[in-house]
Parts: sequence; structure tokens; C-alpha cells
Amino acid sequence: MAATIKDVAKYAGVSISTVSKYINGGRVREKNRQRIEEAIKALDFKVNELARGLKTNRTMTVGVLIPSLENIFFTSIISYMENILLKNRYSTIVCDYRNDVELEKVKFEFLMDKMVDGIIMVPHEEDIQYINKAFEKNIPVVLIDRMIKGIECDVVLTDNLNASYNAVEQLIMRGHRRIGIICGPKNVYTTQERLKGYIRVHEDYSLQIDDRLIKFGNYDVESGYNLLLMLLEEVPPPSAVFVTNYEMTVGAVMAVNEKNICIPHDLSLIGFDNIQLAKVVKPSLSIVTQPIQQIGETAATILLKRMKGDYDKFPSVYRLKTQLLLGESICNI
Amino acid sequence: MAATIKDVAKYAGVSISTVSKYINGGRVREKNRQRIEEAIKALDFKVNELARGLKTNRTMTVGVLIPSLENIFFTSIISYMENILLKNRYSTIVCDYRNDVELEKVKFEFLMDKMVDGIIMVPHEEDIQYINKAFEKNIPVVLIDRMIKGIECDVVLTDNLNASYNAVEQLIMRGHRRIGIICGPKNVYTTQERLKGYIRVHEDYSLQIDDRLIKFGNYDVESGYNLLLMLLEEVPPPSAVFVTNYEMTVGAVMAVNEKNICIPHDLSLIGFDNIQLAKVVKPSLSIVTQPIQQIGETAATILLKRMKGDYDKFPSVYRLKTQLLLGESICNI
DNA sequence: TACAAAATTCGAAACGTTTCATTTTTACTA
DNA sequence: TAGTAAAAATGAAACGTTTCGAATTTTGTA
Repeated sequence: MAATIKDVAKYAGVSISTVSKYINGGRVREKNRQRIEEAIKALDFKVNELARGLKTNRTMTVGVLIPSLENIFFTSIISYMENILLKNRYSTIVCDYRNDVELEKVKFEFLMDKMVDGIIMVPHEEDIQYINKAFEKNIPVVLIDRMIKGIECDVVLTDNLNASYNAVEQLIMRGHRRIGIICGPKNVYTTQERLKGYIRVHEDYSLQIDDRLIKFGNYDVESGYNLLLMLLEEVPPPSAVFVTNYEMTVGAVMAVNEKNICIPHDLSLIGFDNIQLAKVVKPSLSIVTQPIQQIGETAATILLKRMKGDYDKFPSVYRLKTQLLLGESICNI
Repeated sequence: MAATIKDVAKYAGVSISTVSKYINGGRVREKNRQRIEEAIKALDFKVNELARGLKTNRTMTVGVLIPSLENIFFTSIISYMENILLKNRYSTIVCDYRNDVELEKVKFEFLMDKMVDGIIMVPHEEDIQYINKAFEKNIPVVLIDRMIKGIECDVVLTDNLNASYNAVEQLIMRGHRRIGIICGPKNVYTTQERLKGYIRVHEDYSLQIDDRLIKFGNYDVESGYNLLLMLLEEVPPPSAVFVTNYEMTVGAVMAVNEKNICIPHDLSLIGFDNIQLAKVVKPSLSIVTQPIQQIGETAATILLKRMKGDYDKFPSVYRLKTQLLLGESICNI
């Protein structure tokens, strides 16, 4: 049905190998180039990637593994990654593991079985030795968003610690002394880093930390809602709260609204990630934004480099800077 | 490096074709079955899908095309689809077209070039004749969420019209007469259907429709926010509002909270799609929920059937029922 | 013009499967 | 027990590429 390289060769009156060479960017006599190009056009020839892959041992496919497809932060990143990969003739197989550590391993192995040429993943489990299986087979892996200690691997993440530091510092500089923080799950890397920033800035300013103002949730709307209410019940309540991801920020805002708390008069609030939300909330929300596009593009680019066999500066860590967008949701005391 | 069927054959002491037959579920003498199984285990043999695909002309890959990876409704569906497909040894290539009609076509053709065995897509453009190219090549396509008239194609969607009808009817039965509706973009199928339901129920109850209470947005948070504010400024304002997707519901709730409007006393509200959100909002939100899991699983199942060559009852339309979850956000007048 | 060197082209083998026609083995019947 | 039909196993060809050494053509130089 579809034209093959053989058809093109016949049509152009050259050998198969010459056509192959042309397709792969090799040098070909001018006269032949024209005839081959003409033949390709006339026959609407497309390389059969399967046959090619069989010979070259490459599938031109990248595996992507994230905790949940329902987390907009990750899916946005994927969107940007895909952009870059597509331009380089790679397609992506996206999997999520529903925050399930077992499934994480299963899906990783599924991707390996699919013979992807590279993998980009957001790891959850601390012990992901199976990554080394990929390296053994010469399949590069790039980690996103979270770092795993003891693993030699390229990583792209944001400077969570300083993101948190700067946000809380902003509150401190405005006179706040009792600052609540709504964190993610204790065992997740980003949680730990964001909490470290909170702690470090307190230390740097010689402020006492009240453990009751540190709450751990699940990075979902419900957590944000519940934990903000809990914070308000502490005595004395915090004068400011820092929420450390998008979904929890939505929840927190809902809680604030419900309780009829006046922002920023009664409570200063700094949220996370979603600019659109920040603009819509009144008064406009101050937020920490992560460079989503840059994360996606950087990860894709480094993976492409590794897949080309370029292991220069391996492993490299890209710690991208966040931005603190100041809105009207924080006030001076 | 990796073991091939040849290695397995040698190890088991049978011919390649016997192994192949076994792998593909053919009958094999008991004695050989054992030896082959043993060999496969010992050598950790995995079928090379590329080689197989080259022979069988199948890639065991399904293409998925959605408007945006940042819309949680679509990504959730994908998550469930993938589940079913994975169990059937299919993997998925997910693409979005960023709500761009041009890109929609480009990505569709990209998927075709990748030689996917089937495509599941949420169409935007009205004129998608290029779908027929897929059918010509015997590649089944299943549409999701939106129907395109004039196209013979399996479709899985929700009964948008009656979803809307029932939601608004609920308001009417409670005495509301001025009911606002926040719709999506005018040219999108779901918008049209949901609006039809709104109109039909008004007709059935012989109620006048005030066009000023019908607002069109972009299915994003900002639209929901802005349009709700606009509705409140109509004179007289509506006593109830129906918001027709998740993101706009978030925006609407933000607006309501900002304006310090008391729900349901000052305004009754029915939202869309996200149960988690509905529970968090106080008073609890009434919402229309779509059967996300069922949509995903149905689409995957019908596609699997078509890919097997079973064109029974083609084209079939699955119009799934929504559910109206009543919360405390609506009151009687 | 002739020759060597450089640049291209060519043919054939290989990648790991499936498939089909053929051969071998097994099971059954007379 | 021999003969036959059915079942299973086999070997070889094919899928559409890439790749490599050999063959051919072109280019440059004396």
C-alpha cells in the first residue's frame, strides 16, 4: 500500500542504499538528489519507523512517567516537553502511576519493555534502583521536580528551598512573626525542601518556630481547605500563611472565603503556581510561580542530548529559579 | 544483548516458528510448552514489538488527541483509557493541540505518520474530513466529548442536553424564574448542547428566556469569574446560576466569595464536574458530574473492538448519563 | 590524455519477527 | 499392525530499513 524505499529507488532510478543515504542526510550527487526528492514527493513516501527502528535499535519514542495526570503542574510540563521532542521527531508515551509506589515501578518497566529511547519521570519512591537497569541498557533517564539521593541521574527541578525562603522572607520583612505553612506529604522531596526554606529563613532572622503552624497535607484541594481552617484555630492564629502548591491554594482560598476572613487585613496569604488563579482572586493573590515551560524544555533538551550519546557533565542538576509575584494579599503589620 | 526468539528456540530445542506460535497463543505440544516457557524465563525474553510490527503492520500504539493537557477533565479521561489499553498491550501517544485548529490537523497527521493502530480524539474543528484518511487506511477513530455532524464515526459523550435540562429544571422546580447560565465558547459542541437543555426546559415550563442571562466564556477560570460578576449586574439579577464546566465553576465561586454573596440565600449555584471542589466549598456545591471513568473506559473498549476488525454496529454513539449531585448551594424561593 | 585519489553508488546481509507451504509426528481406525 | 487423517513442527521467505565492503564514477593533477 504505502510506498517503500524500494519504490522510491525504482522511481528515481537509483539504488536503495542511495535513497537511504539521502534520507539520512548523507551526500548524494545533485542529479540524484533531485530525482529522489521528486520520487519521494510523487509517491508520498514516509520512512517506516518500525523497520528503521529494527535496524537501528531505536524507537524514536520517549517515556514520560508522572504521579498523576490530574495534576495540572505536571501535565503542563509535559505539554512543553512534548513540543521540543516532537520537533526532534520523537513521540512520547505518557503514563501516570496514581501516586502509587508499586505502580511506579510497574509502569517504569512497561516503558522499558516498550523500548523507549529515554525516560523522563517524576519519582516518588526513594528507592528507585531500577533506574539503573535503564542505564545498563544505555537508556538515559531524566528526573523532574524531585531529586533522589544516591542516584546518579540528570535532574531538572526548581529551587524549592529558596522559593520558600523568599516567600516567607517577604512576610517577615513586612512584620509577620507567626507564619503558617501548608506543606505536602512529609516524605515528598518538594515538601522537605519547601519546609527547609521556611525553617532556614526563620533561623536567619532569629525567629522562633512554632511547630503547630506547620501543617502537612496531600497536595490536594481538600487538604488546603482543611489545613487552613486548622491553622486559624491555633492560638494565637498566624497572621500569614504560605501554601505550597496549586491545588492546596485553591482549597485555602475557599476556606478563607467561607470564614469571611478579610485578606490581607485579617490574614496575609501567599499561594503557589497558577497565575490565572492569582489574578482572579480578589484581592489579587501573591504567588510563587515555577518556570513550567523552562522545566519542560530543559528536561526534553537534556534528554535529547543524552539520547544522542552526549554524556558531557553527567549527571547535571538544573535548579531553576522561581518567581515571587506580589499581589495584594499580603500586608504590613 | 537482549534475547531473541532465536535464542529461545535454541535454548528450548525447538524451531523458531514453534516458539512464535506459542507466543501468539497457538497450540504447542505440552512438552514443548514447558521447555519454551522455561527458556523464556531463563533468558528474560521479551518480544521485540518493532520486528513484530514490521511483519504484522501494527504498532500496538493508540494515538490520543485532546484540546489541552491543562484541562483536568480530559486528562482524567485519558488516565482511565490508558488503564484499559495498557491491559490489552497497547500504549498511548498523547498529544494536545492547544485549542488550535491548525495544530489539531498537524497532530492528527503526526499520529498517522507514527502508524498508530487507532485514534481517540476530542475534535474541535467542524470540518475534519481528514478523519476519513484514517478510515481509508483502516485505522479506526473514536471521538470523545464532542460530536461532529456529517462524520461517520464512533462517539462517546455525555448527554449534555439533559444534564443541563435536569440541572436547570431543579432550579425551576424550586421556584427560580430568572436563571443565568455561563456557557463555553459558542462554536463548541458541548456549549451548544448544554445551552439547548437550558432553552428546552424553559420552553417545557413555559418560561420566558432573557438573553441577557446567557453568557459565553472560554471554559477557563477567568471567564467563570468575569461572567458571574456580569450576571450579578443585570437588572434584575438572576436568582440562580448554572455554570457549565469545572474551571469556570472555580472562577464563579471566587467571584461569589469576593462579592460576599450569601449562597444560597442571595444566589443559588450549580457547578460542573469536580466532586472534590464541590465538597470543599461551603455551603456544599450542587454539581453536575460527568462519568469520567466510564467515558474513558467506553472509548478505549470500542476502539479495541474496532482495532480487532469488529465493525459491528458502526458507527455507534454512546451518550452517557450525567449525575446531578445536590448540595446546599440551591434554595427554594 | 591518463592516472590516482576522492567521492558516490551499489549489492547483499542483517535486524527479529510472522507466515505459509512442507515435513514430521501423533492419534485413531480398521 | 498398517494405514490414514489430524496435529504439530519445521524451514525459508518476507516485512522495510540500515550498513558495510566492493565497485563505479567523478575530480584533480601531471
